[in-house]
Amino acid sequence: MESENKIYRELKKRLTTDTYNHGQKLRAEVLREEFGCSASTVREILFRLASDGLVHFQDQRGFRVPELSPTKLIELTHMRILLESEGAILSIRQGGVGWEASLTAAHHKLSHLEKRIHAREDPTDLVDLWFTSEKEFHQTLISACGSSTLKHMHGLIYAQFRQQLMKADRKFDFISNNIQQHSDILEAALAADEPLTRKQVHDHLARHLTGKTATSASESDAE
Amino acid sequence: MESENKIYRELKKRLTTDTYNHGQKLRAEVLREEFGCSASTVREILFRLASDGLVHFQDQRGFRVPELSPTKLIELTHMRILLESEGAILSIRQGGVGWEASLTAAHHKLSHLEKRIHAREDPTDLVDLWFTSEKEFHQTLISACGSSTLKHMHGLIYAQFRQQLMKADRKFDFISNNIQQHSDILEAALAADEPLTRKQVHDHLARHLTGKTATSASESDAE
DNA sequence: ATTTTTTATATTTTCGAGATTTTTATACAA
DNA sequence: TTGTATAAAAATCTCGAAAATATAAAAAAT
Repeated sequence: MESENKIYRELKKRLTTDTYNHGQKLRAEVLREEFGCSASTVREILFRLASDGLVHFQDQRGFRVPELSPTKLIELTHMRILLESEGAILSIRQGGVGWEASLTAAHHKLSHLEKRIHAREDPTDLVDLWFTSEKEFHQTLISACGSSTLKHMHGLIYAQFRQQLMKADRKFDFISNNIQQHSDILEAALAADEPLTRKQVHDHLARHLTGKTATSASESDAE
Repeated sequence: MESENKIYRELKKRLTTDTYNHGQKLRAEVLREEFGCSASTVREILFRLASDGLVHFQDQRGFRVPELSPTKLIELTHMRILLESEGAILSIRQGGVGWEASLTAAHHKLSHLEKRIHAREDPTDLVDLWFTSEKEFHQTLISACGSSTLKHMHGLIYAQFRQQLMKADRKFDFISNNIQQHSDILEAALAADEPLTRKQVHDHLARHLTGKTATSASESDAE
């Protein structure tokens, strides 16, 4: 079971970065071989990921990576705005200095990285690191909200959001705005300005509410 | 697999009504026998329910009904307020007459039932029906929000909320307030008064935010 | 040439048994 | 009595193979 958790995490990572393609089939037999375990074990893990919304399951037809869906992305963005606003505001009220410090730290790391990426010609090798840092910043933002339920829900939504963007977001043509927006969120949060924090979180995510996100044409359809 | 879904739904129903006790062990062997399938099949289903938050899983120690937790109930209530307020407001904006009609209908059913229960000495045989109607009313409230993601999240939260209250809420000493509160929600929603709807949803659920809910002393601990 | 039926192949689903781990019971020592 | 060590019992976990179902390919019919 310890190994089962390892496989779960590895698969989750793959499903939220660009290892697989949207709509790609996930054959138990292939994964079984790759991870060196039985098909039933893989099946168990895939069911768990299906409940997380990261895998699509269909009766007698196995498991697939969910299709790219502009509608779904909008819904997920909406949920992120709702949950992160609420979580941030609760954190402002209850977080204290410790929270402010960790948020500042998370922002510093992210900001530093974003500047490095911005300066580069080809930022490919920094992209994975950026995904980690960006996730950490947003998690820290709501970390002091006092509700593990809210944090768990946000974790589910965030992972699905990332999955939708796993191909598109690797272009980084949006990065200049992002640097400013992350700063704006930090500033509003440290100032304990609740309405402004809400607004900055919204504005940061707003570009995903239009349905016009670059979709990076899905090459291979099936398999 | 059709049968697997049947078992899943049956177990979910049991876990959100008072069939089992909080903290009770769910032995695969027992359920296997009862449902006439293999232990692995039961295991799969229990994992799914664990992802839904309705079953607690621990490595090498099997599955249990989650413990009664006042903290958890408060967090779930908080999430319900957040999601139902948002869902109701979006439904007000986008629902139209069709939604208003179905909400009125759902309320009528619920209201009728609540009055019957209120008039009775022993409402035991109406309790399950009440749970169904109450759930339907709250689902209808957010049904026109336009986001299946929000509705799905609400479904997860609502089920866990019910599970926490599955023993306590069968007493029905709260019913008089409930009748009025459901009416208040309906009225605010039909008037398209967004801030008032938010308030009425909050007030309806507020009694679960105190941590003082009657817990109906857990009789048998282990099993 | 297109559709339908049949056949063959590949994938998914279920199952029960053996290996591993936890839990319970018993014996012994402090 | 309390605590630790050992042994027996019960439960969980993993696995590979058989059964059920879907998909693909080939043959027959329209």
